[in-house]
Amino acid sequence: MGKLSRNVFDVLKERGFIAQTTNEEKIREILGSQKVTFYTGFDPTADSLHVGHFLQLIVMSHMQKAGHRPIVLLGGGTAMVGDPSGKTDMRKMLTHEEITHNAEQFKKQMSKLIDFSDGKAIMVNNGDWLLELKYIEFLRDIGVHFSVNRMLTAECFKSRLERGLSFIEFNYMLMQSYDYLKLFQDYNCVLELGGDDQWSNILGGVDLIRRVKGEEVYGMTFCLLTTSEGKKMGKTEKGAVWLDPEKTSPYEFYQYWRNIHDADVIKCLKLLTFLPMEEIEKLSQYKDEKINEVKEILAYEVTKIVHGEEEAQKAQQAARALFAKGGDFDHAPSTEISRSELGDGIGILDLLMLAGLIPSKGEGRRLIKQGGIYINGERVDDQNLMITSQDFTENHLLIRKGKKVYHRVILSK
RNA sequence: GGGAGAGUUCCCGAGUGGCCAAAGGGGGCAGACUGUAAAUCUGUUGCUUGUCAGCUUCGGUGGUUCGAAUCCGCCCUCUCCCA
Repeated sequence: MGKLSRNVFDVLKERGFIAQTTNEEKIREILGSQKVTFYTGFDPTADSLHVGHFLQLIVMSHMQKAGHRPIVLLGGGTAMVGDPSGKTDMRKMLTHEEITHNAEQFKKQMSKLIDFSDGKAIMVNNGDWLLELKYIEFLRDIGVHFSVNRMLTAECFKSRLERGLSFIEFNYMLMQSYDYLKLFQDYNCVLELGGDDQWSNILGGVDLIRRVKGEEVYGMTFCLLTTSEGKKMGKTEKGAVWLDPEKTSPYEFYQYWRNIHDADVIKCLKLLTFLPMEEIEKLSQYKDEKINEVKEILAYEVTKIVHGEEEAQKAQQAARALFAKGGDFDHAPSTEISRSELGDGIGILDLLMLAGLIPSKGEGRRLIKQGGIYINGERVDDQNLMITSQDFTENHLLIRKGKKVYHRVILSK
């Protein structure tokens, strides 16, 4: 375990995590002098965590290693409402069942980064207290402390005031603030962490506790993961990059980081890996073509944290095999096809569909017309091409789509 | 509660009875150039189909019409003004 002597605040700052703090000096002081219980909330609005959550988990991990106690707050209650912060559109409402299922998935993924054994970290669900709230009581006890005028001036509501904000979402801040109060009372939690879009909500909680309890607690936000172009990171054409291997395979996950823009590599190393700063410094000297080596390190490290060392190695070998020489193909994405399915042969378009490389045959025709499909390294120029067992070498066949998408087809008995 | 508007393909946004699978931009995909980068240029971007063509789409639903994204009724959602 880490020692309190090493101040995790400095580490976070050095690595570029911190966006805003309620009281920088004080936070630094307590993090260096005592065991602090802190919390971060996660609303289970999808059935897997994604890269944005991952950054928060890394922070929690840094904190835990430094000897502090994390509380993971699952937003089983707040997810019923929907956080308007940073969103331009109204949230879709989730059912109770969906939320419970999602929360289960979250738990599994989080335990990879946070040690929940022996009470070293706690997981709670705000549904446990929010769902049973009495409306009038809540208004009288909590609602009185909030000024609508002030809330309306909060940055996080600005865009929503133009586009529309329903009353239910407007209440989100009160609920999150109440969570903090509750955790302060029950666990002596004195620090709330979150993405920078949570700043207003965190302030709400800090203010509430001061008013109700007369005590000072703290809040700190972290920069959102964005690309050098200011776009949210962790999005692909297919949607978010998920931590669930069923939704984003370790190979795809690895490739996402392997293909990151030059300008973002060092930032990602600092934020998403635990590599020591000295080493990152060294890597930041790499320029031009050499920067590819840094990208490999980034992809490997991040994949290792999320999917484990073994999967990271497989992903790396697969990528190397496909893009360079060496490594083995065994771990590249693949589809199996049986001899009976293959029969006397299968049309190239059907094969592409089977492998999930195209969403429709029209798309496949277009790709072939434009020269974007290769079978075993040969460009395909006939959309009626039949693939037969002759095309398989040792029951394997390699399809390439565009420059980077590789897929193996394995012929089984 | 009263009044005025709006809902278009992944997103923004044009389209006000046939020439609309629907302009333009963004994004995506592919090609060229590269370093599995960026920028740039080119092509492409509903489904089925070798071509012709056919099919499904413009908030929902029911009409009018030879023919509707476009007109009419009802419903849903959102925005604005008044209370």
